[in-house]
Amino acid sequence: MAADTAYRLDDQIGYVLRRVTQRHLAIFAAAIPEVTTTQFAVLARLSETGPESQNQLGRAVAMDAATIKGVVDRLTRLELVATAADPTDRRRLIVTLTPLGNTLFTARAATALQVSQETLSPLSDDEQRRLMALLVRLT
Amino acid sequence: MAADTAYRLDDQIGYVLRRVTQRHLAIFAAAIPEVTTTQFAVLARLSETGPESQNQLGRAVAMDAATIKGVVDRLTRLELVATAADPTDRRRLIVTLTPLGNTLFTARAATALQVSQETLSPLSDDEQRRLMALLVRLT
DNA sequence: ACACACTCGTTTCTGTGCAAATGAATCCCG
DNA sequence: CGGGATTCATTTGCACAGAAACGAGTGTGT
Repeated sequence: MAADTAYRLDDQIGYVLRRVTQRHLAIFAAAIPEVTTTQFAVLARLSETGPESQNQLGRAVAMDAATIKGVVDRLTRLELVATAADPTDRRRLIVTLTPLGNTLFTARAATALQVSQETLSPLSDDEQRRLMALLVRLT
Repeated sequence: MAADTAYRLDDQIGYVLRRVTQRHLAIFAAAIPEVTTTQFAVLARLSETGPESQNQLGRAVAMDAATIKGVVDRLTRLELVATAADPTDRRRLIVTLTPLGNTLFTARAATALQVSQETLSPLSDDEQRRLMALLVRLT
């Protein structure tokens, strides 16, 4: 068959995405050992939007109900977030940033930006912008 | 503080990577329900290079020893690969594609290429090439 | 007022993914 | 040839990530 239709693993978008993600996770873990990327995303979102119900929060950070529950549980154990019942809707569990969580996020936000920068550092500023613009369209 | 240094989750490369990966995984799972992306990567590599020791194979698909073991275990259970002791090095476990595994990979390779295409479909051919070229440099 | 649909949170199951520790086997250097 | 350094596979522990099923609560239409 034609060589240009052969399946070459190294050329597949999924495989490349996985490897880039691995590198990014390693950079993040080295710079911010207190929490994972996923946990930090939750802290960031709570900081942006304020308290939210658990499921709402999950949708706001692209995690399904089962995943966000685990993340919130671990953040609760770390005392970075707290949960409380919603008085107006007894199904809802409101998730709030604790003072400790707020302090950690504030203290680490600049480092987190540097992590993003380091991940992108093999590219020029212009290339970084182009990459991000292309990637966002694949969302 | 300067607004251009604010931490916006949606602008972070790690978050965008995660969401693009989610979309890709969903497309793959719908098209090729028999195996996961990770498992398919192992089949592809074995098909490219022939039998390899478990750890060698892991390095060839960017999985650490613990991860490749789990993937090989599940592929073995599915009878898509088989393992055998290396006669020349008793530490080694040689992993081989079974006839069933080879048949599955051959039958699904074209579909897998379509999955990559569909993931990239929001972009023009030219943009797709540029994105891949940029991403590979972040590996 | 009542039934039905929907949402919310939870649990279980399967499958990655990495760190660290372990024991067995092999390699290499002096 | 002997012993320390490496490599190999395994195990354990933790952290996502989605699918499916569930009970409890809420909302809607008639």
